[in-house]
Amino acid sequence: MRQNPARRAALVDAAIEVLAREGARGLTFRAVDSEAKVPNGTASNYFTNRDDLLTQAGARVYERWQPDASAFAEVVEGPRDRAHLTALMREMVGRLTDFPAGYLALIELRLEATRRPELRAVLTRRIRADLDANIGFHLESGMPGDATTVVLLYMALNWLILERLTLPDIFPGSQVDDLVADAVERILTPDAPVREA
Amino acid sequence: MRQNPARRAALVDAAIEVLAREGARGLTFRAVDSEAKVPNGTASNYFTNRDDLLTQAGARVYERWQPDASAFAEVVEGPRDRAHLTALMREMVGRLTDFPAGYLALIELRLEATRRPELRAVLTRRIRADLDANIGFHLESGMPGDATTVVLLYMALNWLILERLTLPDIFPGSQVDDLVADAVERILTPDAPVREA
DNA sequence: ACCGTAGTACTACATCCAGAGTGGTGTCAA
DNA sequence: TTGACACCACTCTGGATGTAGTACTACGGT
Repeated sequence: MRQNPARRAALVDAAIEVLAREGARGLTFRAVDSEAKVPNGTASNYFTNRDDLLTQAGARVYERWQPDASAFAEVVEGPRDRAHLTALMREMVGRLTDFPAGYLALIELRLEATRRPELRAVLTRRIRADLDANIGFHLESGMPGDATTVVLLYMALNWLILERLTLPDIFPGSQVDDLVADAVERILTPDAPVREA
Repeated sequence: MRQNPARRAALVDAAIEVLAREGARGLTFRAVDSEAKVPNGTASNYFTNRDDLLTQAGARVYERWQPDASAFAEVVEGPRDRAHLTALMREMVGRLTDFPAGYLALIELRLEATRRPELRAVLTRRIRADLDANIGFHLESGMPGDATTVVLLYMALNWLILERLTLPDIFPGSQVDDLVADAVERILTPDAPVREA
């Protein structure tokens, strides 16, 4: 088992690309080798089996999605109103969409999880934790909306991203910002402070 | 090219199962043969190539999702209020979820569409038409809500189904009906919403 | 400065398996 | 009898795996 961390990271990133491009079934050691531009047989030396590679790839996608400092500051410092929430959601949709290979790889992993209980357990824990963190942070920060708001936004916007990445012509790109605004506006309605008489 | 329609249909249905279970990459003629319990080489005689099989499988899923007569009558005859819309949406979510192989196969096809422009075109047309039909029918029938309502419900509920089918422990099954009700309640704004900039 | 060692990069091989396509034969019904 | 189909068998091909073996590099000890 080789240890070189730079090479290992390169292989994991390559695995994400392969997952997105070739599908879960196409994720072979050889394909990862080619993608990472290292000689055949290298990935075999770094990962004990496919499951190992799959779970590490999934974890890496989340790492690479961490908001950077400026985006994080915007959340903490911005006002607690609907318009700002819309802006945040747009930022999030943009951030996820801007790493399409990562998003598609995660969808592939979901489908693969259908067949591999262990992977399913790992993914479930990861995604549930992420969702709970979002809910917790949302409530704590005093943003408008309750836990249900966060869950419904999670559902709607995730599908929006999936739609954009797989069948981009269903919703034209120009419509995305409006859809996010609509989603926030409506899903927030019961708690919304606004509506003047 | 063999013509026997019963056999052809059996092969297409088998292809859906294979797609869901093994993924797009696992959809081989041989795998379809095994799934349909016919001798090796049979699928080769019925489909010219994989694309042929893929597109036919996609079309077949939609056929099998057509609401039956009783469900359709319920839509036409029921009242035009929020509670009834909730019931309809629950019925729809249940109907799609009850054919998990079909749903997962469509997701596989979406991912495969990423790689095959022709398949992408076919799927886009099909799904866009379906969505437009839903919108048209919704408006025509006098249901509460506008086109945006339909689109947002489409997004949120689709993700809900995907979540249930791939990582069922994220949302417990007992919560699904509540989530649908929440989605309808919030997305269906009672009054005309005020769009923010 | 020299050498030995450890870790890694790279190559090459032996093996294995699954899929494709197709030719040929058997079967049934019009 | 003929034609369409079911079934079986065979070959060819490609890709994947894992590992043995060699080469390279860095580093520590003397």
